[in-house]
Amino acid sequence: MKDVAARAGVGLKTVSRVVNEEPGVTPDTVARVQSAIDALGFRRNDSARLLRTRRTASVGLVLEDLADPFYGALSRAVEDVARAHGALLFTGSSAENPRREQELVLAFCARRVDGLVVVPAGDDHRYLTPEIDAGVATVFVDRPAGRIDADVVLTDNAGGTRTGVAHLIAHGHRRIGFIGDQPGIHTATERLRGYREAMADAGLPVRPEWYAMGPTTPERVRAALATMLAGPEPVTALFAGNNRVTVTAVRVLSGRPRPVALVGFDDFELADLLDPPVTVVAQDAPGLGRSAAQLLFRRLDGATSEEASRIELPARLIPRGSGEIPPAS
Amino acid sequence: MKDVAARAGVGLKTVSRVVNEEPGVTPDTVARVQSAIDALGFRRNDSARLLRTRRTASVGLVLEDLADPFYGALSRAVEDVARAHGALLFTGSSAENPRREQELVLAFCARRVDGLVVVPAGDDHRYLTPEIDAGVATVFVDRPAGRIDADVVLTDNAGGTRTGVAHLIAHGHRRIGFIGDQPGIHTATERLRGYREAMADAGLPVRPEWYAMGPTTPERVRAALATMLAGPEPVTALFAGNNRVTVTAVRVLSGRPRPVALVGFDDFELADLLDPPVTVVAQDAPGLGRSAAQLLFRRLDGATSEEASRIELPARLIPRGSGEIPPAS
DNA sequence: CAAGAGATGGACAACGTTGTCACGATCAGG
DNA sequence: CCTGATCGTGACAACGTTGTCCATCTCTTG
Repeated sequence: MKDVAARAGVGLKTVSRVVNEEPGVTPDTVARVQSAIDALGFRRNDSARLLRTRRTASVGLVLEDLADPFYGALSRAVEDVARAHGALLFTGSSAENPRREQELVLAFCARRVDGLVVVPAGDDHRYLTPEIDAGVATVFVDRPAGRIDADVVLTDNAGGTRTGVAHLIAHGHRRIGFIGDQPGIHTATERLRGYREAMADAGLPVRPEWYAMGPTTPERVRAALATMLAGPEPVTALFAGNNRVTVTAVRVLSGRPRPVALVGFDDFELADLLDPPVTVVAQDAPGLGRSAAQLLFRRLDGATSEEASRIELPARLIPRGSGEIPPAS
Repeated sequence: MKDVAARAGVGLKTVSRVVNEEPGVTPDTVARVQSAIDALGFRRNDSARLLRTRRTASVGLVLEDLADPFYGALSRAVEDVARAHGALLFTGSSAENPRREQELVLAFCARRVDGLVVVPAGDDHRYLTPEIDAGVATVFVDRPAGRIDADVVLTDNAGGTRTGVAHLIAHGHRRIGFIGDQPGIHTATERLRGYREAMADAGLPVRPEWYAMGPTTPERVRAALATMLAGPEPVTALFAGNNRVTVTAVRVLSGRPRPVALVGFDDFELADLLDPPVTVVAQDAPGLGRSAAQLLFRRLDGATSEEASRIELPARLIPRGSGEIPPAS
């Protein structure tokens, strides 16, 4: 910039004015500066600019895994909102590791991002208190923050599951299984709660061998499924607590003579092409990202409603076939 | 930092030394400074730091769409390599729009990223010359840069397609169709070339109604497929030039009485669960990202082999069933 | 005990911008 | 022709770090 000023024979500040399109510069001067800029291939250094203005026009996004389509869609939505506000996006994957989540968040804070969107991996976010106090707007998404009070955007996990299980009940099922993720994960326990509530609402019992929580590896899912199909009162339908469970369940069930109804939480591509097409309770991944980002920018734009808000997005049942199979009596 | 220095009763530079773990500070002083840091919740401002050191420890990634699983996997690989080198990642989606690509790239440059990984949307990247000259390491991935000489990491699109088509020929097919994306897209023309070469290698003719290039919307794919299945010499097999084509083809073909063999370029989740399971030529998305990022950091670490390198990764045939269907004579 | 070496700490400028303010020129009104 | 307002412009400090260089202090050694 100094060079540009020298070449155009003007002061530093005048170049700054031209670059920022501030008013109060003669068209003649603008032209002279502009041509100097072009000649030198000058590009404003935003790092320095933002050091001065104390706004970095960037937000940090921490999620579990960028390669997961669910988070990919969420990221894209956050990015779109950020772009609309002229901000750039830092992304990082925590790989479900609390320490990595914290490292990423603090690295973003050291870069002085204006705001953070975080899919929590850990369950204690008190380390964020000083940052939030220092003015870093923070919104949690998909799962609530741990041990601090903060903005959060969630899917209605319990409600969605209730809907899905009620759908099975409406199709005549009485013995329904549930396979979910590890109890430490908020979404997993919420879905289990929804399952229990739906069963209770219909006055149906839940036998302990009908539900299983734990790492959703194919082997464990397979084992859990075998257990609930084997007993004296085998289930006639299964609610799968997430994508991976659903897919494994499809594989296992397709090899069985007696059909078992299936509803899965979370939609996935080609679910309609499988045999039978898979009924799911779909989350709105872009909606989560969009809401979180919008909330973030509302905060940044000064909406200091001190209250932490909690937004819950509905999950939608998409009947496709597998959930409408009647009980094999 | 000033505050920390004051509170600890030491000089500014000493605090800096402690923060950067530079040697030459008494353990006693370190402790005093450290406790002042903790008390004040101080966090180093990397923007300022990097303004001084002229390295931002960040790289920019521009791709087509973060929500596309292929690019999601690629991003994740780039991120992992970046993390290993202590760098953070800016991401942006061009949405296949050259202007947006340029905006993103220049915004990243204004932030003074150390390097760029770009999946080109446009076909003219001369606008990048000043930046590259200014020292921004740049690697293109998935498609080559337009009108400039730069590092690039590609999939062997032609070779992969040749393999896939040859696979169909080996299973007895003589009349094979090809549906690809718009001719403006580099990968699309390369795949078409591979198709032609494989047919020529086997001494087979290619009739004009057997191949189609254009936007890969379901309607167009459906129409193209109808054409090549209708004529006096209908194809007995199809090579699908990308994911979307493959999926649409599965839908259309599953409704037909006479089986048509199918091989698709690019793998996708659940391909093995469809009926029949889909044979594909799989790209290595993480490999592309990893190679590109490694190349980038090799450049950054001073490996100034002036030559632009061109890395081509193989595509792998994964037989699953649909590609092994014999011709319905 | 003097002098040199090594350890430790701090003052100051610099990185590339922008905000503040003051300066000189121009202009309208009296 | 003077006054005061308005406009265009530039000098300078500041943002929060780090690199350079010098000062001091404490040993060790002859």
